[in-house]
Amino acid sequence: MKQNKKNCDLKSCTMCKQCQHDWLPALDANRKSFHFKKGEQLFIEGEEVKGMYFISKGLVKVHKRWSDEKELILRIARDGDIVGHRGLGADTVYPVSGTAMEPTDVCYIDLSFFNSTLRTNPDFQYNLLMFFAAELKESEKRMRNLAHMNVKGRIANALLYLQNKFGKDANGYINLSISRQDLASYTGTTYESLFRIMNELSTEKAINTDGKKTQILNAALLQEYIEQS
Amino acid sequence: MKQNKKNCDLKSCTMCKQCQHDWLPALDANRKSFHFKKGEQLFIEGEEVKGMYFISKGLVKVHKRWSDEKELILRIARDGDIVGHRGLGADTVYPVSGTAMEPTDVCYIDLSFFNSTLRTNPDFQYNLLMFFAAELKESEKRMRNLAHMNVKGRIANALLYLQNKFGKDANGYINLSISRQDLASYTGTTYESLFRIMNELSTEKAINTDGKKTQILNAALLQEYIEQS
DNA sequence: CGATTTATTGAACGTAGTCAATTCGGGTGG
DNA sequence: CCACCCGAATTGACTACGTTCAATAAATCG
Repeated sequence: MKQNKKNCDLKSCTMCKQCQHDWLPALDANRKSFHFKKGEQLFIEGEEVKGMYFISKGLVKVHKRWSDEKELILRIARDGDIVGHRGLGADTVYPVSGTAMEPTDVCYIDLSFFNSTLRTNPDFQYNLLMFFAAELKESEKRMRNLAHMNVKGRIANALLYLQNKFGKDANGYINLSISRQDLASYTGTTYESLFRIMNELSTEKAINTDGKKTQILNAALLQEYIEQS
Repeated sequence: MKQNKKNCDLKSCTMCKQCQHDWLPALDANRKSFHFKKGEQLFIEGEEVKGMYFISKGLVKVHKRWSDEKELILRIARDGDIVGHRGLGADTVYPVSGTAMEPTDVCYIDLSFFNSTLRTNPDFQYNLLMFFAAELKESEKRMRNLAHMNVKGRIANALLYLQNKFGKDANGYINLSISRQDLASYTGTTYESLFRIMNELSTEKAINTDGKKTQILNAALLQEYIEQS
């Protein structure tokens, strides 16, 4: 990671821009601007909590380890999202890691200043509270799905969720470039299982202009998989 | 459920008692006192959010349905805990249900008043925020465990967690009376699987003074199961 | 062009879920 | 007090899903 001169814009943060703007200058004075290359880690599970990150531009996966080779991706954050907030609370170590999936620019706010800013801006605190409430709901829904849906259903579900969250590009593809390995980690399954099921799900394939093959998902099958699970 | 005359005590709420006490009278004026019998539901998944519950005395499971016969227990709340807070946020329906596992007395606060009290007491809002942060951490840890641990490990884990949370009584038993069905739902497995594994885990059995049999868990095995998974 | 990683497929294995049968224990009513 | 009944406990057998391992093919990179 490297600190750069480029000014990140806190107003692009979904949570900040709904707040009274008279506090932003103070926040602005305390921010640092960082750039992370693809694959670099913003914060690491088990390390001391240092601060919060507001993503100006990029993509960050938040993941949690299990044993040496397994992990679960908890969330995929992008422009305007906040990450590192799981470091809040009594515990002073990050319970999760954050890794850039693309080159990513962030605003960084020191934890102690972040904490004090909560007190001075109840609006922001309220927004953050609502954000946590939404995250908790989502987390518990996924937890139930992990417990009771089969892999087909979880994959179908994840694809629809990601399509809904990231939208579609001009070609109708999901506006998110993610490796199969990451998609497997996101749905809580193995690379091989994901591979096989993705094949079942794509009844047709397209050849892109660059010569690469793209799988085209069958919407009806997606629905079917969810219902069967 | 029935509203009773008995005064519930908001100061017994873990979150309230850390706050400035000058707002408590206002909160106090807006509370209602309810009693729920074992098995009665405080709130139901899918229903309109009405308010928050502070448990004065009792035990409440928070659970989420999957299909008609399956559910996942997300949390077991007791004296001093708050439930119904998952109703906060943009969505106006409860994403989960709350059911009394024992006769339970609660303080009930109307949602609209609860929301306004957040604004007037930043301390309380801050405590609630930290509470949500802790819940989210816990939820995500369990999510990862559901994804990667096997059933043995999850059960062993859950038993240790519950022992840690509810403590042990004079006989060394976990201070929580929970049905096997509920324990299965809590660990995300079936009644039968839980049964078999609990048998494996208890290398000896005790006959209580009342003639009932009690399973005595083998601590070493618990540890082993967690490590193997 | 060789080397090394990533994709693809097959086969086997084990875990845990499902179904069904039986037993047990504790009421309840005759 | 006994016969009956019901739900919970207990156990066995079977099955299926998904992981794991291994082998091959394809692609990427220096």
